[in-house]
Amino acid sequence: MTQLDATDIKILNVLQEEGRITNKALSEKLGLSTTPIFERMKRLEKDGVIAKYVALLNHKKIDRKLTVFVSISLKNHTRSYLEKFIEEMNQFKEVQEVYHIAGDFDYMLKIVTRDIETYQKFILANLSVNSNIAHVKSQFVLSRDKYTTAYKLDS
Amino acid sequence: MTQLDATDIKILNVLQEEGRITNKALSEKLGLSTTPIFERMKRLEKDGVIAKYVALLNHKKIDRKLTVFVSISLKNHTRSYLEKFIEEMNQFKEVQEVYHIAGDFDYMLKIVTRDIETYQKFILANLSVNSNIAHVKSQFVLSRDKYTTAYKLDS
DNA sequence: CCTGAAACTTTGGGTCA
DNA sequence: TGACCCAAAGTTTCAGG
Repeated sequence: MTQLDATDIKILNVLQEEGRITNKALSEKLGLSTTPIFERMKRLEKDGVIAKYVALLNHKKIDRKLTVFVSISLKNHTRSYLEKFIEEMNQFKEVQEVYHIAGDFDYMLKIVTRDIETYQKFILANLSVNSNIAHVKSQFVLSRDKYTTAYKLDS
Repeated sequence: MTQLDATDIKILNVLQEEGRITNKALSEKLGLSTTPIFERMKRLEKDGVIAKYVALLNHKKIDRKLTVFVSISLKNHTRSYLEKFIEEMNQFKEVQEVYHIAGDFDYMLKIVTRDIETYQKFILANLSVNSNIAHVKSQFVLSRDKYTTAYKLDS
């Protein structure tokens, strides 16, 4: 693992909140010239510490009003079946996140759709036909009260 | 709600995957000149369709190896108690997401920490002392098999 | 959509400890 | 040697026409 120094950490904390900040503005914020910031950013990208830059959209303004957490238990847990399940989930754009979890269920999915009808159609067309799924439990989101993608790092 | 046309949707789909793409590169990708792309991006930002731009980090490279989904039920559900709970959760940097959910539990939290010891300390210091929490159920993440922040939009 | 001045990015060379 | 600063060359931005 790359060792991160205090300046790296400051850069990462800023970029996690302002992903399109200019090198110049970031440099001024940290009291350095553009060169070291530029080189550090490139290094952090190259080393994979920064995985990617993205725009986060307001889901309400693009007609994606429903989020559901779906817990799933599988019948067959052999490796190839797990891999097959994951591969399948990766193809569905409605499934934004997939976690293998310890406990009663095997997987937890985060599914986002336009509304409840679209959600039901999606489940019927894509999960209900999967013969390896034993159990499905849907937890509907009433409101999202906190959301951040940032890991606040301290030096 | 702002009405989005096919070009807006293409712009949003690209920016959700390449948040730092230059206006010029984006314009070339969509076969338009920089001016209309520039104006549309500014409009989408101003209207709040684009909420923000962020850098996503590789959690394994910054020593955040444990993710836990925590389901919580509260004792008192009056509005002011719910608001107090949310306000409290918003102060914890380890709590990245908070969802009010329908069903057995009231809230689901996504908590990210360095490791299991740090997690336990966090729970003991911050949740166990909350006298309004009735029940806590932790679901530990073994692996994250899909993760995207993008809503793939179709025209 | 085109244009160009202003702003930003990127690189090479040089300084300091 | 490593981390930084400066300045010039190369790109991009963004307002006017």
